[in-house]
Amino acid sequence: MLTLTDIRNKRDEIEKALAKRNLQAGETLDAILKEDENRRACQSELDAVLAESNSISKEIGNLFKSGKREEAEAMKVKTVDLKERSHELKEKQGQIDEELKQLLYKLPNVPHPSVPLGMSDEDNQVESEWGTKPVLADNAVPHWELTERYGLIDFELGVKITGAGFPLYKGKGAKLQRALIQFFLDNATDAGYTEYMPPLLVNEASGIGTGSLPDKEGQMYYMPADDLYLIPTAEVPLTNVFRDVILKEGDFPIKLTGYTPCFRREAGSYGKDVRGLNRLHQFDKVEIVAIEHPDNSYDTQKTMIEYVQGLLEKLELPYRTLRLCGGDLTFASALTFDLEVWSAGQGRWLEVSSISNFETYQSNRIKARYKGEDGKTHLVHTLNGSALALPRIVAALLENNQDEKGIRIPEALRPYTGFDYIS
RNA sequence: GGAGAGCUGGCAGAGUGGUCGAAUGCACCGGUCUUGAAAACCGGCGUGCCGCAAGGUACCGGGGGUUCGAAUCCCUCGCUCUCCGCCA
Repeated sequence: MLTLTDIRNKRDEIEKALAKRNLQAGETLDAILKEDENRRACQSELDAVLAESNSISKEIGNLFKSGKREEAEAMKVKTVDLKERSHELKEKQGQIDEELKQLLYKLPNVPHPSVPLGMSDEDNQVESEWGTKPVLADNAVPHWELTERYGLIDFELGVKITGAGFPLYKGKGAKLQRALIQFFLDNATDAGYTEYMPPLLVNEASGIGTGSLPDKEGQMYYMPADDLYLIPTAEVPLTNVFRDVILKEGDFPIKLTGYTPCFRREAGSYGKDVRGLNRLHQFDKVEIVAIEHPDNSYDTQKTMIEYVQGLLEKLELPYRTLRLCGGDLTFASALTFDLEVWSAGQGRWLEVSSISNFETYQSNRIKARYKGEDGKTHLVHTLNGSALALPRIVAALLENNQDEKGIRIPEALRPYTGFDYIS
């Protein structure tokens, strides 16, 4: 969430920047400022009341000690009103804090100045394109036919065991998953990311920390018996490592990676895009996360993008890099780049990675800070990106590399798969 | 799952109703001394909020209660440890 200090100091700037998201935030901002004023007034009064009552209590103690019992008893009366008033004020302050929090939760992050104007994904800016789209034979097919033809994935069995969106990988299909995970993790650790293997279920505090909760869209699987949530991405446990942590200036950059399955209910997303591997309830992903000093976070984002681009190049997948426009930017992000691979069998681009700088939006929620050279604490910047999500990579790999003999495995992956063709 | 013990500042650990935001030790930072370092000595050393500041206020696992006053007593939730049970 945005910091109160920023809203206080840069209200108009923020309103203007949020307009890029096609959001009229003026009313909310004013409500926040007003509520903030109430909060401070309330706090000042409460502090004064408590100060008086504390000093009376101290006096009573002294009187008792020096044996002046009656005087002490008489003094107790004076605290009655103060006590009542302090209870009132505490309750009022609790309400104000809650309302303030709700208002702050409503506001998305302020877009970076470089974010282009736009309403939807159609307005995203293509930054660069790499590779050549393969020219496939006339009888080329989309991946869902290939996975069936070569016995790689059984969607029907997944339905039988669990339900739609839970594919069952078999044989070389399963091995390919394992190979990709290993390939991504090895590359990430070589690039200086420390591997973490986090829990797949998280508590409420972690969900709130990354903004996954409150889950307005009902995207997370919830286990009521234990009050836990299945993670929608490794970002949730990995970022929460730094919840309520105060780092030192010299700790940066902190770079983590982790493989996890990801669970998403995808409530409300039905239609043509859900075919095959395009959208699943459970999928595998290797995530990279960076915790950075505010001065360096945009440089770090750049290196993260280049890193993921390198992965796609090793996999010989044609891709393009998009700078997301204001209308397509996710709630918590200040600047996001999407990487899309060309899916030759479907004849369209598939989003495989989203690399975002959240600046202090997440760290303000999780209270991830560092002690600066000025001796004060400041919020860190958090970043993350997929590196990479498997299903669409698999879709493109299968489709783009199909020929009359079967499916060719890219060079870089062969040490991991142990086979160079699927036939 | 059952029984017991516990949860205090970066760590260790004292504190069982007032003078406690909290002793002491270690770690850390600054200084004196030294050619340099170590040792020794001196000083500093949690976080949030309000305030221009002085200062005030809150926090001893979370929440609630008793009391003029709670780290300390009570309730509740969470977690950790030990023993037992079950188990990959």
